Amino acid sequence: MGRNKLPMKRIENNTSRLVTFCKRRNGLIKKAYELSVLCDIDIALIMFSPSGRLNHFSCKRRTEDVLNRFVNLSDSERGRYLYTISI
Amino acid sequence: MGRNKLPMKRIENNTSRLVTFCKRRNGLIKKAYELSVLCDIDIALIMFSPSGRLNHFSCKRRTEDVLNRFVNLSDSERGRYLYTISI
DNA sequence: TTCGCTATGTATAACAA
DNA sequence: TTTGTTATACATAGCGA
Repeated sequence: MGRNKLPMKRIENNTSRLVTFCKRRNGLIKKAYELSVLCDIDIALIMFSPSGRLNHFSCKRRTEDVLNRFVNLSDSERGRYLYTISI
Repeated sequence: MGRNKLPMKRIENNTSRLVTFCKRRNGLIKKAYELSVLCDIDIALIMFSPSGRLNHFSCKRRTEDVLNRFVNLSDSERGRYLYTISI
């Protein structure tokens, strides 16, 4: 998106990485909010910023409550992983 | 986005709501993945589908590990809430 | 629930501040 | 770290299957 296409890898320039984080985080939260409202669902989103600070977002319920809903599921119910990407 | 602009409220038609969930969930996961890679950060995303099924996603670490990182923060550190929208 | 198509609405990269 | 501007790249609504 934007003026150029960004290669999908870590942005090495510190300033650029922080600016991109700031903007994309806001975009991601907006999308999460829209999905929650349009589809009437619980969402929790947890992010640790490049500087290590926590950023979290939730809709309809508190983040902690959504997490509890997650934690209280059995392993089999929790098994529906979409992706787990480890680098 | 798309052919028409959607009003920001619950989609009442059941089929439409499920189709929209399916598509936007995939888009949200893609965005979360990109943010994690570009900015080199931990992310966890938890969603309960309209049918009540869990969908979760994480990058770099397992969802459970990101949640633990969240849970282990003190209240003050956790205080940086961006938004909490209760309906 | 998911996939393909495609007209349109959005998000965002680069730059400046 | 966040905001504004603007040219582009992307996401997605509606429809058919």
